[in-house]
Amino acid sequence: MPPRPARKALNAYHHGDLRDALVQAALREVELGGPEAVSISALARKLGVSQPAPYKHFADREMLLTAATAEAFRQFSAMLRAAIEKPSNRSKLSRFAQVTLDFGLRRNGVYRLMFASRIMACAPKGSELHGAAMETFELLLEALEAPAVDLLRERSALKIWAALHGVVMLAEQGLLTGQLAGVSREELVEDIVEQTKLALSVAIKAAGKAGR
Amino acid sequence: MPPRPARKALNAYHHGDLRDALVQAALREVELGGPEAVSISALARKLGVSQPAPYKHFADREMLLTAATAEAFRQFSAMLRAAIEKPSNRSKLSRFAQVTLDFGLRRNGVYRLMFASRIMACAPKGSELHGAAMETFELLLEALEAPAVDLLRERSALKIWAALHGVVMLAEQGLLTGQLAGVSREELVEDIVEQTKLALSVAIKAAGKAGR
DNA sequence: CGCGAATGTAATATGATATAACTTAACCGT
DNA sequence: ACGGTTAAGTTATATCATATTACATTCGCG
Repeated sequence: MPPRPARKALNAYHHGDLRDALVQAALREVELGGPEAVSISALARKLGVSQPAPYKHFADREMLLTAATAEAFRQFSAMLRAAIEKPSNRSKLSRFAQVTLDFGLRRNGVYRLMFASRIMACAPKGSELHGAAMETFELLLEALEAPAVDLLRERSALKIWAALHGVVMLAEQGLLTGQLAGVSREELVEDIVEQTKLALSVAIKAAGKAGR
Repeated sequence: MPPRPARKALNAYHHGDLRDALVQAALREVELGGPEAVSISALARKLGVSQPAPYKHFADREMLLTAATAEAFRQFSAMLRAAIEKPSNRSKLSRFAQVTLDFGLRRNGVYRLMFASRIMACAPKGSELHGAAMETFELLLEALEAPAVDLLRERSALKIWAALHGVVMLAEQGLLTGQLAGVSREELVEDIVEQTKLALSVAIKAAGKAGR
């Protein structure tokens, strides 16, 4: 039972599922030009409805972007889940990292919407959006495949997430190219993954000794 | 000999140094509301000039933001340089990291302008802006205090820069709070610094063995 | 001193956000 | 089936920001 029935287009007057169409169209725009590129008017034109029609579904531009961000998180989570669940000889963490890098660079506008815009920063803690982001974080914890030393695992997860995030942003800003002629972004990410695994295992051993 | 003479306000008609005033005012706005909050009209109003006056100094809004970004990099670099040059018992790298975290959180709008907006991504490689960013990177290399194994040093610098960047962004997005009740952002950053130093020294030893 | 360039203003075109008032049709109970 | 309620559109309009054009003022320099 879906919350919104996603009615079919029944006639020329009613669009049928304008709300969802707006979210999808907004994501397309974001993908090309980043969050700033989304214009309610332009979307309405492209979808063949009047300019104020979107306001029946979203109070303002920000609300539309919020919905688009939530959808983006769902798409991102789906890709991550697919990657860490499929069999492979590489580690789950490595696959998680490469998917993140790939998504962050190929769909950089969307990535920026999710991780570098005011939208998330303004999302209240219990909101749908915050929850969606947290689910992604859960996937990372899963990908870590670490024993259940919760605090250590979370700390490692944060460190690797931050590092991945930084690589994506810096790469997109052109602050990685030009340096490191011989080192690709992928290698850098692998390097980060290995470093994290090492640090985690060291920390776990230390915790084991301390607890013994 | 400054490039722009920074004339004094000579009368009511001419502002005197509108260009610089615009950059400073824009940075103030960015500091509060991020890059999106900059409005040419609003700045003109606040500075008491007509609305089109700014266009005598900047072709469009983006050019103003580009100039503001360059100024932001200069301010950031100045803070970093001050931090790594002053005597302290903490390592240069640690001080670099803490200044970055502090700047990134206190002046998050400005930080986003520098590292998470379309402005930098569009800056050509030889531009003033790209150069300013590279100067900041040079400071990081200096803060690393590593022996001159250039490739290793640069790789380490990139990793730590990425990680710092990620922590700042995630913290601001509210994706760090709530987790890790007992671990502050500062501790997390120290952790990253230590991890980087360790990895670097291990890599240097390995390189030494390989080269021998 | 006077002329050109720099820097400002006024007026205006374009396009976006958002709201108000009205219209169409879908849904639902009787 | 019928008719009212409401969701989802429409047209018209207010407000505001960007950007351009044409015009005005002052600076500075020969």
